[in-house]
Amino acid sequence: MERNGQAKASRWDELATDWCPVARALSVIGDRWTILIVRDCFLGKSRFDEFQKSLGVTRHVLAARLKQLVEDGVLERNAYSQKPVRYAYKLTDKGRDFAPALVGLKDWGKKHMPIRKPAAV
Amino acid sequence: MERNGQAKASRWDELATDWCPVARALSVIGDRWTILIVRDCFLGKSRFDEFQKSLGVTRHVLAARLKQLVEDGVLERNAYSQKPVRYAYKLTDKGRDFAPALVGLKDWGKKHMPIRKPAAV
DNA sequence: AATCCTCCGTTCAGAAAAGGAACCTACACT
DNA sequence: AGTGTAGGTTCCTTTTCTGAACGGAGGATT
Repeated sequence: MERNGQAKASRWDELATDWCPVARALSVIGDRWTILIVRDCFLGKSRFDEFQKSLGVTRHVLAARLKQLVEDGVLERNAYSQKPVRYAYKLTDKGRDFAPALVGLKDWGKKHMPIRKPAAV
Repeated sequence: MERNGQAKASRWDELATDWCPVARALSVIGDRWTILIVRDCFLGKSRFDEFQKSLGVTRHVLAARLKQLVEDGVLERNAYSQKPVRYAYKLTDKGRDFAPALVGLKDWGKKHMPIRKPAAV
């Protein structure tokens, strides 16, 4: 998160320069919530509170992930209303290109992770 | 990690019962290292130290991820040598089925995350 | 006009996870 | 006896996440 000055390069940041394209991809979207945010974008969601309610992620983390996604060019943030200033996060071309990977995940989940009832209380 | 008794259901565990197959998939492989371990398996790696050297992940985390992957049926752990007892982690059918998703990630990384030189010192 | 509500965050303290390094067991080699 | 390899485990420190509260700006409600 500390992009100022010369923040310590975490093992994560190192992935961005890995020889393997999978690793480089993960350096951007290799986080649980990040992928789900992108999924929500494909499902038409675009606002902070929509993501928050849909995912149940803490607002803190959501804000950080959205910021990073914009920085990485996966999403763009524009004001869709000026009077009460409101922002919408939309997929860029780069973000939309993520569709095939998402489909891969979806198919795998569909096949190998059958729906289970939440543990009864 | 606390599978004993009734460990607190983290937001993560809840993903396993999500309506969305992508979320359910992520509940198993939605971790940076986990996906890279699976990638390494596709590249022919199978031993603890191979993963560790390849990924640079701490042994602590690697042990936890491998254990979870075996528990989730993505990998299986067999002794390939008895005299000095040595183990190999191999993809199961479930694990092999992850190939398309991995290819999706690879293609995206290849297209949108060009190789960059590590920051010069 | 005062209060409530929505949207988009930020801040803070405590809990959980990751990182780094050392340690351990078992066997083989020299 | 000492060194090396494989597969972990343990311990302590640092980082990140969670949960809940707070804030500000602009409607909408009463």
